[in-house]
Amino acid sequence: MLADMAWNTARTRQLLLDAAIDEFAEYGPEAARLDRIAATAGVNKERIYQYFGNKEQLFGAVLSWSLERLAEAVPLEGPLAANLPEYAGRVFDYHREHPQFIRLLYWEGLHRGGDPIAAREERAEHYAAKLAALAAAQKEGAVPSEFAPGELLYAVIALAGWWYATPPLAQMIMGDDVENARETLVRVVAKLVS
Amino acid sequence: MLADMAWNTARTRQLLLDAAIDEFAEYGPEAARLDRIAATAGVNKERIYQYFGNKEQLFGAVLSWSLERLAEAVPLEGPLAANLPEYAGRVFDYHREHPQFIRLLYWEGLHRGGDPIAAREERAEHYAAKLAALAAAQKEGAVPSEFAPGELLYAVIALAGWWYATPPLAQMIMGDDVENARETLVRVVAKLVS
DNA sequence: CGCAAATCCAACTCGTCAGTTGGAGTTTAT
DNA sequence: ATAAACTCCAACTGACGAGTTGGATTTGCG
Repeated sequence: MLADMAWNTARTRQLLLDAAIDEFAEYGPEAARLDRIAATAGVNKERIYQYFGNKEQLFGAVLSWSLERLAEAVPLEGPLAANLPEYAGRVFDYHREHPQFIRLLYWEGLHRGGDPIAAREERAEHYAAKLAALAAAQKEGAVPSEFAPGELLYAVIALAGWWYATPPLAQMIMGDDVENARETLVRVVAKLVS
Repeated sequence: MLADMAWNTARTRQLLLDAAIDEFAEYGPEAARLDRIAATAGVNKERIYQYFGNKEQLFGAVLSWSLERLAEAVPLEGPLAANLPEYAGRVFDYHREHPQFIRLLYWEGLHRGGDPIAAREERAEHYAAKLAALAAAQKEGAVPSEFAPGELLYAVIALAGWWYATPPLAQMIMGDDVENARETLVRVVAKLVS
């Protein structure tokens, strides 16, 4: 034990949240086990209920925290919006480095029920900002106006995430070369804004 | 009761399978309830174990049956391959009419564990056939060769399915107009093969 | 100090659900 | 027509996991 030097409730809370992110991303809201989360965090299960309420609320906290992170992870502002293919590539890279977040996004999409949407406001803001940046880039002529900003963003997100959503099928079609998948993604988006 | 005229085990089996498809598509492999499946089918729960073994095997049967259906649902042969945008639209329509199947596909993708892939062989064949059809269309010059067949199919499947995978996010970006989503999909794919 | 408030945790409760069982009804074959 | 084999189902069992509790330990404050 050796003196954990005073209580550190914020740290304990964060340990639980981090463990919960991995657990929920891996197993989904139903198969996630609170005992396992507590064990991973090195904390007693009962702490979860003190800090987060119950399993569903913990999942809600995980979603809010993670999906907001995901939305703000790869910026798309000002000059960056002019290079949409590279943006798509960076989104893909982010998923590769942090596969938890895209998986949580899909879990949320599949798991209809309970809360309507987690962190609706914040996420809506992030996406609205991206859409605005794209619209501005189009106004400047840096990006063609053939597709509306929402249509472009939709395509980029769908294409960048799919590889991690259904790995078996994706690899059945594309092979298992991740680098190649990334390059393809960039080329496809480049075609859309050509 | 009125004479169910002899046993009809095939029918009972099919009732269970149909109910299981809906249940698993809706709730996923973990939250699906065998009691509910049996009740929906109007059959005793014990039948599931006679016909399918256990929950995991039932899920496997549901996946094999459904995903093979999904793969063969929208044909892409011969002359059809020349019109890839319309193919994408038909895939989208299929998902709209039978949302169970795309959801099962995503459940399978997220639920790593247990069996590697359900109905690997059959599905691989279906996709190989689609890829071959695309390659042929390219050889004839009906489809440009800028992207490899696998790259095109990847893009189409990802774009057509995403709307149903994460409805909240998709609608956050695109609005909730399904017809518009379909049109956009067709236009995007058209751009890819232009 | 010393006392109240907050933090921690081992062990418990309790509902739910996958999987089982025993027996009753149904069919087919001889 | 009767026995063997198959189909059905209500009720049971046992495990697992979400949520709780009671008490031990720590901290902060007068």
